Amino acid sequence: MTRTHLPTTVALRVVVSLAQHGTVSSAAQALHLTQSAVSKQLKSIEELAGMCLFTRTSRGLAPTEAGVIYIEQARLALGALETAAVRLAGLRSSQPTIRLHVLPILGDRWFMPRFSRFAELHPRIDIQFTTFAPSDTLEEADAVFRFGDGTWPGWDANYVLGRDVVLASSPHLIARNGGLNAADDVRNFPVLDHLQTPLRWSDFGAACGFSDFRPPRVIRFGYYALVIRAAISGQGLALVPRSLILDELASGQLVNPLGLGFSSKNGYWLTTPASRPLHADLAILRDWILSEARQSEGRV
Amino acid sequence: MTRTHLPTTVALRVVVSLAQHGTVSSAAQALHLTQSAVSKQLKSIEELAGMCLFTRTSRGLAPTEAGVIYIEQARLALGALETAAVRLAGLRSSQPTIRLHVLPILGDRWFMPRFSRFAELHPRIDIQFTTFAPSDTLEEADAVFRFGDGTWPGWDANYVLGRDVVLASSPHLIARNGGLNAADDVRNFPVLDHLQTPLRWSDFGAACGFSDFRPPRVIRFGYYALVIRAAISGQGLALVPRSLILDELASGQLVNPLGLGFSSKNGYWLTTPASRPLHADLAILRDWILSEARQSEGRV
DNA sequence: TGCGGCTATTCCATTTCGGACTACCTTCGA
DNA sequence: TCGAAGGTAGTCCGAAATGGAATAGCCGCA
Repeated sequence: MTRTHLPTTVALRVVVSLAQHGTVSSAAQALHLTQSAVSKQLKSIEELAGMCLFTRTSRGLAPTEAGVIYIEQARLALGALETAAVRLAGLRSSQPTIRLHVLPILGDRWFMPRFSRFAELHPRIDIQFTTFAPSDTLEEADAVFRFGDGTWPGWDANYVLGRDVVLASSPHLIARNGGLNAADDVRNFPVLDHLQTPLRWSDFGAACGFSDFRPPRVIRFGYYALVIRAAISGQGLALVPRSLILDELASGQLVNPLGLGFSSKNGYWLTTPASRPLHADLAILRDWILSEARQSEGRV
Repeated sequence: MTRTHLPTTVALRVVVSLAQHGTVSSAAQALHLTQSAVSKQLKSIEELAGMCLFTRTSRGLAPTEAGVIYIEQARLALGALETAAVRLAGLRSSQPTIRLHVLPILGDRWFMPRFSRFAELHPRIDIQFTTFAPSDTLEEADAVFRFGDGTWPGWDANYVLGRDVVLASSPHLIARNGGLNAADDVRNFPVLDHLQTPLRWSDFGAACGFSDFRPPRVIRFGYYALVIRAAISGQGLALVPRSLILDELASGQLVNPLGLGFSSKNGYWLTTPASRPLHADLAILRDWILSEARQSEGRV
């Protein structure tokens, strides 16, 4: 008889974060835990599941068939919990809470690190975050980060950042591959692609005037964090919104020697339901976000 | 800024169990916890939610508006975790696991208490239970308990128990209400009804030959466990499958002085997908369940 | 008014959990 | 070929959470 032991909620977050980040260490960082803690959580949930959820590769972890199933359900479970929290926040009429839906990569790499400053500036404003909430509950949110070209019927959209897409590579990869001295050299490099935003490389090729751009190898990933990680470890060239890799560019982990890149039609936007009037606190938050974004992208 | 603290999974089970059972004590019993533990879990999750999820009445707990929302999402979350477990069990081809979906009231009051005996008899047979799994995943189960008349297209159904429906009352209620000396006296009592099986009382009226049966008061509940609990506390007469209240009838907490009742069209069935051949272990389980059920209903 | 049934709280033993540290493996470049 | 880098797993330990027993207290009711 199977003991009806349930996983912990942090184990669920661990599993999801592992899938997104591909290594125990970076998942841990995203969760504000140590590598040790995450490793143990992973072990315990795999024991509970009775099978491996991730295969250990030399570069990190990749979900197994079972892992894919588990991750999917873990997201659903976390989404339900977020939905509950959001709806309760909606009931609390006395102290209005801003319900903000964030996207994984944008939240991890740009928004959350900066948000603590906002929280200090405006300790009175209460914000409820969601990231796993199912898409049919998004209209309950007061503001939603989205990726696209800015047209979402029924929503007012403010451009945040992300249209400034740059080529990024590990310096070692460039050295190993005979250098990157002209745009045309890009053709000799393997490239990293993101399954959900697949047009990046053809857009880039067009911007560079390549008539026919066929990289020697394309490696695809399901999460942008994996693309960035793979770029850092020298697996190929990546195209990434500059604002998401400011730290890596500054530290030299990633470089863009020729300053290649292009201006994308798509970027990250902050959207608010057009039907609802904008609450004063929400306007403050929005303006702060837009101002931070201008700073990150160097638009004065 | 709202701390993104997630509730524990046991807190989720507590909330759901509280809704089903209506008191901390009986929820605790169903969860194999103490009243103290459940009370504390409730407190902690209410603090996390920032509002009361249950109103404390003199007889127990009733969900608030916020509670209803939370309970719904908690079920979804638990359902997702069950789905994950079930699907993983399906992958483990080496050691086949029987995936069995149980109904709350039947599981709590009849199946689970007896199941430990089966587990002793057949320690080799591994069973994975689900109770919250969403209905569109039921076809993944190997066997599903259902309530109805035995016709489910695509499923083979074996009658288990529950068609023997009896009148049940607290002895105090009968004493307080001038006795129950003839079937017709039933008309003087308030009755307890179950929202999901609403025809019980009209069926009963018909079986007793009442031309027009209008109880002075009808109290409705969303869970059968609440009906039984209300009956025990003397809030009204209940119609309950006899096998679900064997203990209470034996102890005198519930009585049926005139032996009233009727044979219902609907009962609990064990169903198996008609498309899949019956695994040997599953046949063992089914036969054991049917034999236990015959014993409970006194059908030799 | 006292009893039964219920919840909340306190105290305490136990367990769990997370962080620091260590061990160890693999890849990669000089 | 070796050392550095980056990764995971395991051990040890202090802190925190948790659950059970016992207790206090509340409410409805005979």
